[in-house]
Amino acid sequence: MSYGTANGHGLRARGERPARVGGLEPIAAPHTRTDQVLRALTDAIVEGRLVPGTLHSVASLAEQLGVSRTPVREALIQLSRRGMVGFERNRGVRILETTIHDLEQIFEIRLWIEPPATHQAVRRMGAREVEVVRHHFEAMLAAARRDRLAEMWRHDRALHRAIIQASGNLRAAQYLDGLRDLVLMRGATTVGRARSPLEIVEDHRPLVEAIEAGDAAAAAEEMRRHVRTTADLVLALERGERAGTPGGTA
Amino acid sequence: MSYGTANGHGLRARGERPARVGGLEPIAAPHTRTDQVLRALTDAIVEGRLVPGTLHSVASLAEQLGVSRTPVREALIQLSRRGMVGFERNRGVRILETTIHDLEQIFEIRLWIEPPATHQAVRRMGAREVEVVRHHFEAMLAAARRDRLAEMWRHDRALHRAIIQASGNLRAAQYLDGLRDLVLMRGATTVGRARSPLEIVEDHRPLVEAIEAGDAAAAAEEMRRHVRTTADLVLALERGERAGTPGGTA
DNA sequence: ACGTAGCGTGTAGCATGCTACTCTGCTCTT
DNA sequence: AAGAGCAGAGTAGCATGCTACACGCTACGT
Repeated sequence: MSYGTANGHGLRARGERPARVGGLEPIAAPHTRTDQVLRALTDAIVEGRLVPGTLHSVASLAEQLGVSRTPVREALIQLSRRGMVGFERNRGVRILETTIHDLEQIFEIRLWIEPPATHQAVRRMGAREVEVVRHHFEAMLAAARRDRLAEMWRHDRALHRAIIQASGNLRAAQYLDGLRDLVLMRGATTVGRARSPLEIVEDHRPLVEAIEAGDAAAAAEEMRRHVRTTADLVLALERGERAGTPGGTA
Repeated sequence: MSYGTANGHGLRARGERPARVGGLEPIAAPHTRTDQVLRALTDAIVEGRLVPGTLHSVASLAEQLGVSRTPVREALIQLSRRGMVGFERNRGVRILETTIHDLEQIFEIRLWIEPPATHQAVRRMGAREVEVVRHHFEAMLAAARRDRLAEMWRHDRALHRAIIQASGNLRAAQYLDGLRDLVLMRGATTVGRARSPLEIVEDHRPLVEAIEAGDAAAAAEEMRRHVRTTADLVLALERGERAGTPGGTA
């Protein structure tokens, strides 16, 4: 049992070259096991399959994922950096709960970054980028109509990411992506129940239209309004729902 | 400096983990090997002892630090996330050079966040926080006069951090800290030579005075001006100096 | 002389061994 | 009966073993 013991669980073997012959593809994504585990764990946490507050061991997570402890630990370290999990020495890894205080800070940062980033993005966007934004908006709409919440959130994230990415600041886009994960981690399900999905989608419409019109100032303002609306909604909901929680710290 | 584990941010477990009995601190810093290595490597890179563009092996770094490969690799993964190093499969770990493009993005983000954060900070500041800002300003001045560059930069960072922290958004403060590392990694020495240290310090004066006056709007504007000035200075310098260097990001 | 195939060296990535520590629950003492 | 001591299980953290791959160098073929 040297190497292939736990390999049959869908994770790709180590150095697979896609070997494109005629084309000019440099190399496919060098997806390491750590990357795959990071993705799997992030999804599991965001989707609530790993419940906040619960304690797990690296070994058990590794077994469930069908890999050894090392890549799991390496992925968990990154999640720990992002504040999604916390190591407890000799005890395990705890899935952390995003506190109200965290949500406030996160939305504050989004309010600071996203409007000016949107302003710049609109000025730089070509027809192709605008088309991508519209596509995700329509996809959100379709998903909401069919009550496919997860799909809706996926396109929501993609839409926001497309806008920020168009600003040319990839670093900001990546950071905001992480922040959105933290919000979804706590807010996705509750928000989906409090407001109709269609209302959520429609809140994006003025933003998308301003972008299509090429009106940078208006788009920035609509982004500001949209983020603020979302923040108010999520925060009001969370504050109301967790009334009896020991929240003396926050 | 950049922080170590997940202990710094406001995320907290759901159950009453802190378990405070008397008035005693829960426990001192866990101080893992990985944290120490992270700190050592960060310092080495920022101070230029690990030269950008050079290739190293995890094993050699581990040997120099006197620890095994594991904590070194785990620390490097975090640095990789921050864009300071890059893994090259079966080749080694490359110390990445902060490209001009990176600097542009970083300063752009600082321009987006720091002015509004300053605005909010001024409104929340008490006499004590204002005093801290003034203290770091005076310390910067004294250090500049004695040509103690490293000390000056330390207080520069502390000053900025104190302001942002006063906004109440610790998460933003932490993120900006990381961004400043990346700038220092490339710009510290060059800037110190191009402009007189005193000029650098004096550029903070209107900001500090606006803060002391409690004028949030003016402080925000001065912060914006200051960051922009710094950005222009660093970028102009770097663009001029490194004309034919092979940039090596990603 | 020039291109190329093949080997050797060194590496990241992954798996696994090992240790000190924490927590739980039981037993023994008072 | 109640509390203290103790042992057993389980864990993160760290160290180390192992494998497939990338790259440089050499030697061979043309």
